[in-house]
Amino acid sequence: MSKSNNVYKDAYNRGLRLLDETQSLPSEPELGTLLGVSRTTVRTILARMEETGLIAWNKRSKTVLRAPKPDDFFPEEETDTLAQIIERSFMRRLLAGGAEAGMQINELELAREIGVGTTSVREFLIRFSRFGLIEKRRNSHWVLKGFTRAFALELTEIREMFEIRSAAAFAALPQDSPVWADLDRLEDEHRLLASEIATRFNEFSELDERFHRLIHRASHNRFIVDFYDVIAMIFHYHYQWNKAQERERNEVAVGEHLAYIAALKSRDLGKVDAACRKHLKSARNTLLTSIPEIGRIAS
Amino acid sequence: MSKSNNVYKDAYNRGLRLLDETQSLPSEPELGTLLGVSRTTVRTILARMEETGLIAWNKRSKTVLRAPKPDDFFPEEETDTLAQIIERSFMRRLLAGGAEAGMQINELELAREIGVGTTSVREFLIRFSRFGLIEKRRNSHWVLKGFTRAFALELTEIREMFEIRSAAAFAALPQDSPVWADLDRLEDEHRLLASEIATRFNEFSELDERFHRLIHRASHNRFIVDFYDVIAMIFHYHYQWNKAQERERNEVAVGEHLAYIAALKSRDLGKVDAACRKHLKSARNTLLTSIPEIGRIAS
DNA sequence: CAAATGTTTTTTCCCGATAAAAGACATTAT
DNA sequence: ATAATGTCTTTTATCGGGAAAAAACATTTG
Repeated sequence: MSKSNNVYKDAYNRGLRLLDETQSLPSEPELGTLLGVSRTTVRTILARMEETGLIAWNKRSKTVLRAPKPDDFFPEEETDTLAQIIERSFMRRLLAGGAEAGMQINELELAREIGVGTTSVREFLIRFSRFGLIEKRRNSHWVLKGFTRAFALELTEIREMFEIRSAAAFAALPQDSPVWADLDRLEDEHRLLASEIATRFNEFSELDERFHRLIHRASHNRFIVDFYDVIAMIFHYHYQWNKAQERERNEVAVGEHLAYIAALKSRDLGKVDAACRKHLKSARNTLLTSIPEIGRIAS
Repeated sequence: MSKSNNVYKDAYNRGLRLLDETQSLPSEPELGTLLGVSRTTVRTILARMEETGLIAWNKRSKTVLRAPKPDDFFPEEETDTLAQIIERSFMRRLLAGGAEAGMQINELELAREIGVGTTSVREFLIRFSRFGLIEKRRNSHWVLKGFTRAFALELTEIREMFEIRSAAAFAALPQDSPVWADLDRLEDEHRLLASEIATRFNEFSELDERFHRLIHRASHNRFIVDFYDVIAMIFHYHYQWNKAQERERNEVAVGEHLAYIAALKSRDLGKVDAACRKHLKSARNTLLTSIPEIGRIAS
């Protein structure tokens, strides 16, 4: 079997959406950049589009013959990367209870259960190890360190150090830096979301990530920027399993973001620091309350 | 070929050193913990020791017959992990000039050149990526980011944040914490090294790492502790290729460490902060001067 | 009967092979 | 002559297999 053609399938699906917009497709290299794949894959896509009667393809002319129907698309689950499949599977097991700290992780068993080769599982675990949730015993198994309160505290400690520093760097950026325009755009999106929070509260998570990444990027430090991957990953799954008071939480967070944005725009370092800390504190609390731990002291 | 028996060979060599000390070896499980390998490997080792007439082995009795000779040992290069071999090879290419930023890294070529399978190279690159020196293009090659001045500055920025915080946490540790004894021991080793610096200056690097790791551990934050791996790795190779004024540099550093240790023992946060910053500043300068970059402004 | 040894099973580590995807080179069209 | 298409080559992603090492189970020994 060796390799699934999910890159092709995913690009094909995205390619189908282009058909709605034009009567004829652009050149192969252009399509390649548009879809983020090589020409080889573009040609495979075009070949199938021709086969299913979506386009007439002759050299440079790629005329759209009909609009795509729902069943022209490949099923979503066939467009996932193996890495995504393994990650989801792994996180489900991790969060579906019974995943106590100290538990050992078995590559072979995981691979069999997910139905993939051991190599992919190994690679996943190596990549995943940087999240600080698992640890390798040399020549032996991995050990689960557990999604504990300690983990959340260690994670947020770093996050706070990094973000406070990034926010300060952000505020110190010159007026002509393009980030200010990005910030304006994000502010608009926040206002829009705030006004429709009742129905769109679940879109906050994605906006949240974009906002914080913008700030972290101002640090111009790859380690800080990269660390946001850890945060994003944890919060991503956190949002998935802890839906309690999601609307209220997000509403509060949007408000905090707007205050934070205003502080940044004021370029007053004191205000920035205060707004940033306030938001990070409530983000930390949200995360902490989602981790039930025996004998935990209320904060 | 599939898997080399370097674990066995390395443990065997270490096992040989035990023969000098006693007339009879302990039980198999005990040897296992001692050498950090499983009983299976212990038994393979014992079998060979018996074969080469080093011991007489009968069930529980493992009598030493003779002292090991130099050629009883396996050659050093056969005791390395594949990961170590790849790392060394990779770093050599990286530092042996001609490794400019933006250059692309070819898994297959690397594997062929080192004489290993692609899987091992892939796994190495994934693990190595956390050092911030390479980056993956999805479904494509890795890109070298280069050991640049910017890299060194980003690295040291984080190091300074983390270590200053760790040092403060260290100083705040209760008197009965075992770390104070560890610190005393390290202090003695520093004094000893200082007195024999003329001949033993090259032993500093190892002492340096132990000292800083002890401090970082006081943070009780896995991300801080783990980050020291990045620093250690960079400094390790840095020491290998930049021998200019090594003795002087190390002599200065030992002095700074002693002042730093004294500050920690005083438990005066102001002093700790000052000593820590002073040392980190000179460590940064040492690193920076080793990175020749065109158009660089003298600091 | 607890701890060691003896034996068997399972897992990790690593390679080679293969399809998907990318990339390079050759040819053609505007 | 530039940019596209057509074709061929190389590289990446992934699997299955096999030896090394670990771990589990069974038996013996003090």
